[in-house]
Amino acid sequence: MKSADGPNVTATGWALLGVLSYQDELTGYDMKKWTEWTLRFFYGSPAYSQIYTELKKLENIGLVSSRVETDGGARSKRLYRITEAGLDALTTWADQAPVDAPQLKHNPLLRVMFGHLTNPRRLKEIMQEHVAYADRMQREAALDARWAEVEPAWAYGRVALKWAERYYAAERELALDLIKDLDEAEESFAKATETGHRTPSLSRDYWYEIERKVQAEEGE
Amino acid sequence: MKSADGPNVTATGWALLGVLSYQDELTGYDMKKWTEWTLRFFYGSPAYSQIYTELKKLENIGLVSSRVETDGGARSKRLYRITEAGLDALTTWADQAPVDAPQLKHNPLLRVMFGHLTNPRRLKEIMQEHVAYADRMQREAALDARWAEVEPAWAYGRVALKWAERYYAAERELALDLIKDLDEAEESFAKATETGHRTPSLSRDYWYEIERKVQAEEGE
DNA sequence: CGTTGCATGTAAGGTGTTACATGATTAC
DNA sequence: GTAATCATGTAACACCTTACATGCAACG
Repeated sequence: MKSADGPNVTATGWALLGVLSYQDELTGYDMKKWTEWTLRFFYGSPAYSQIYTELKKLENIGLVSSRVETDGGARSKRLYRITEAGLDALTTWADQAPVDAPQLKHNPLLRVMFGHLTNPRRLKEIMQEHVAYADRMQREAALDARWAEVEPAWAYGRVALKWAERYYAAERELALDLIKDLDEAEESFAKATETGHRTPSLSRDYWYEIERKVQAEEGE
Repeated sequence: MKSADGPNVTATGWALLGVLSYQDELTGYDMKKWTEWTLRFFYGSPAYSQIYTELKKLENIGLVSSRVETDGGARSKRLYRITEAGLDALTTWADQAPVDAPQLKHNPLLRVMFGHLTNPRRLKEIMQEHVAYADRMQREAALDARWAEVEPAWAYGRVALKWAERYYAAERELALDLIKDLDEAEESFAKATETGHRTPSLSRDYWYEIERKVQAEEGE
């Protein structure tokens, strides 16, 4: 089973192998830096502790090898290198692994979803904070995309970083559009509650009825 | 400490409380359905098992209460209701919880990042698949946004779903732009490797040097 | 009368985080 | 000399998922 499915490696594991595929010896510390310059924009940057654990696991299954360098002085570090088996597995993964759907956990949007529990001013504040975040990320991605241009062999990294740059620009615009929609929502919600129109039952039956209606319309 | 920080509730916990804040009795099963109609687009939908576990936890700390209904026949279900303490905690959260940055795990982009390990055709295939995914999500979010219009009190949910609709539209465009960039990247990368230009060292020193350069330029 | 939907839960495991602990080296 | 960076690791735990187990009800 193992050779057919490929070894059991996590996404983070593949990412680390990917870094090492640029053929060099690197410490866990270096790889953390690398993820902070690149992956962080679209995949997050794993904690040091996870990187070290992951590297050990990869070494156990033979996808990487390591040696300890005692750098003249007393400070020692462990340098990792991808093995042939590692490069094989990685190439197979890059080519054949199924495309997993992106996973998103968007806290600001969660707050909007439950906007009826706070006041519109606060909600806009939350979204403004998100706009600032998107701004910052866009600038940082742009900066990193620029240094990726220095080296032709980093072409794919540059493409990913340019995507990130645009992604955060879009995130910003989306947030601004949402802020505009908020006024309307407030009005609609206020009217709904003030006119004695009870907060609607979220009961199963009620939902299903609406769903049926919408799908019937859809069917036309 | 507890009353100052608010009870220890996970994001999923708050989401469930949020659902119940619409004041009704709901089963865990119902709440799962609800998350699939809404949260799934920007926060994912938790597994049944997690919902049931979470509800038990919420009941233990007194934020929800439950009763078992033996529906005439033998089939029994547990109906949950938010308590006053729950509504208090939830309102405080909605108002005062810090805005967490969105978390993204974008598998297709990870694949692009390591595009040098596969061929450009396959990479485009992967991105096309992602375009199809974004299309599907957009359509589904649009549909759900429409049924949210039926009920004025769902105004905030509608805003969130409209955001999702636009988000997946943007995701699609971003992917198409990326596919265009891929040709250029391929060329650049091919040239870099074929002209004997060795895959660059990713060594610490090399990176840092470039970073310094870029930041120096930036400083101007 | 069989499939789909309703409804709940346990067990096990994986993935990841934070906090803690340690100590050398480099830059200002 | 002191702050930041380099460098590695352990322990604890939070969160979440899959797989499994169960059984009634409704629809065709």
